[in-house]
Amino acid sequence: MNVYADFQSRLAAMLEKRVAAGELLRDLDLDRFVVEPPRDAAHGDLSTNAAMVYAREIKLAGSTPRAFAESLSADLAREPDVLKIEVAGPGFINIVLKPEVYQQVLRTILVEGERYGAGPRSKSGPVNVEYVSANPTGPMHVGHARGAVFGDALANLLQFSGRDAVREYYINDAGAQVDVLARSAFLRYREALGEDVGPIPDGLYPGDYLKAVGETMAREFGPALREKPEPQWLPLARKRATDAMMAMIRDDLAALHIEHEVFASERELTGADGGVDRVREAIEALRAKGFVYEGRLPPPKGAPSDDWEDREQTLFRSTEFGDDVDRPLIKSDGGYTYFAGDIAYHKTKIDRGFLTLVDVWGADHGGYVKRMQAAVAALSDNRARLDIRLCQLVRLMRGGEPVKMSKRSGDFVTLREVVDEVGADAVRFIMLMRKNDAPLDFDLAKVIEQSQDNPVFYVQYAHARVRSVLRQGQAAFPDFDLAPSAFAGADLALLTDDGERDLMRALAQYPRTVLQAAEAHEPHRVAFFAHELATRFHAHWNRGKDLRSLRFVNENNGKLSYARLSLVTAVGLVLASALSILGVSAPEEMR
RNA sequence: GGCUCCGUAGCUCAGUUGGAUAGAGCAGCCGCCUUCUAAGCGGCAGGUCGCAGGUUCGAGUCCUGCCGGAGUCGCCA
Repeated sequence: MNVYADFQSRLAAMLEKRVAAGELLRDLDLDRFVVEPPRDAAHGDLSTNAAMVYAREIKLAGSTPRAFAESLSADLAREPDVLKIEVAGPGFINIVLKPEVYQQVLRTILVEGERYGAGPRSKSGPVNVEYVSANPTGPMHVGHARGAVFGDALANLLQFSGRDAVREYYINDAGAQVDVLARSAFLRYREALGEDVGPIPDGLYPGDYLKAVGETMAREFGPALREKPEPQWLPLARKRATDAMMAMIRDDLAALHIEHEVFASERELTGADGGVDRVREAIEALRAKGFVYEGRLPPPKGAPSDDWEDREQTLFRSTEFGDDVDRPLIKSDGGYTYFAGDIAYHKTKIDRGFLTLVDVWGADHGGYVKRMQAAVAALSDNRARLDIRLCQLVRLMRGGEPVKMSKRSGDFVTLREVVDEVGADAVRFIMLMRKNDAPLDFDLAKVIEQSQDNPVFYVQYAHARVRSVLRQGQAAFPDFDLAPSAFAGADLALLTDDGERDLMRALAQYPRTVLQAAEAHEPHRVAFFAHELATRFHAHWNRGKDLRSLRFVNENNGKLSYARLSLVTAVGLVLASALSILGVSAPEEMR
């Protein structure tokens, strides 16, 4: 039940009738107006700009927005659930609803439970959400966490809003750096065989996490590989090292409650190990459409680069789709560029039937957005839409001081360390409280603080407080059935206090918030909603300190207590629902 | 130099896809605990929404140009 969407369609019907009656132009775009909660509660429960957005059409029909608003209000006033209506300013229509509407909202929440606000199954088809996609060359560090949490919450949000969402991870296991990884693992293999390898040379990965790979290889091969030439052991070491790294990364992600359904290997797409060369197929598909050619690029402008070599190469005509220059697909050594592999990967998404694609990248990849969108447009003949969400950097702090992250390898802070220290809930919620394209300070000291400075705690506490109140209510009235569905018999008309109304208004906005957050691909809106609802709940709870009569549980008034406990239950259900979209737990108590 | 993102209270950030008098939290000041967990709540004060134009009934939001910051700029991923 979405009050705003409900009135939106009723108004649309009224406008259509006027069009049919010849009062307005024929092809009126009925999506242009909105019905929204006014910023100022004094303006009522609903507000619409319908009379103003069609000002031009209204003028043509010989009226004014204000007069048109008056006339629309007359129609709206006849709606059974409208209590009061008035035209304000240049033509806003403000609607005050009968209390029964909010009582109905409450009943809906109690019946639907955590499904309240969830969208009906969408007809827009499945969404593909690709996120994390970190190189399999070591453990995840905190920088990866933001995109990981963002992508995961976005997928949750899309699913809640009715889309099918598939979570994918693209494994960058084809480039030179995985060869470096393999050599690093081979060194650890020799070490595991008892050889003194000394300090790890520059250019190899020094992390201890490769020791286990070396030991596994020593057990598997014994000394057999040691004297072989590199071309013989490299593929073996690469396979074992990348497999081990992916297992480690999946473990790190699991600690954040993140699980992908599809892992796509770049190396597999290139056909390097004998499979079909999907990259070549993708390039040929683009060539067939006329978007691939052999040509030369102008040298980069600005800072002159020493190693610029003018040469003819295979180029994708991304400028056709708004990119600045065309982009190379084949490197000078004959291998595919990263971009070429990514094109092939995105082609598999399109081939699998996805027309809505979301990629979550670090902000340092911002320069690749246009070419990737160009490739998706070219591959799908403009049918697929690729939204790329860039996540800004995370600055790790402790008590206001930046945590030093030396470039010296092995000295970075791993994701696992942070999760072990502050917990998955804190990491997830903080990362989601900020818009993804704004930088974020993550303070290790603050996020475990139990105070209102810490939004994780604040929101979880609101939920715990709900549960506590319900326990108190049960203690005071042992006969009460506090199962959500049992509240059908509660007399909700008893909920007349401003604070209670305020809470119900907030609850009524949840479906709208979720819908908008899903459409905008902005899970942080759900986090802000949860925080806002928590604020209202804490505020109302506190009024019960001054005025005993406002407390949820009144020992000498069972009917009233029961009605209020139904409201408390609804608040708890919606908080739990929002938290579950964010992937954060809703605790029973905070101790 | 090109492109992308950002610029809102002293600080950290929201801002309902163009709506009404721009909102929270922190920090500051003033109040509220014989408690449904004060791990909280209320109040006061705080603003040329970077600057200048433009679009229209209406701009923090859209367009153009500047200023300032971050990222990025063929063969890294």
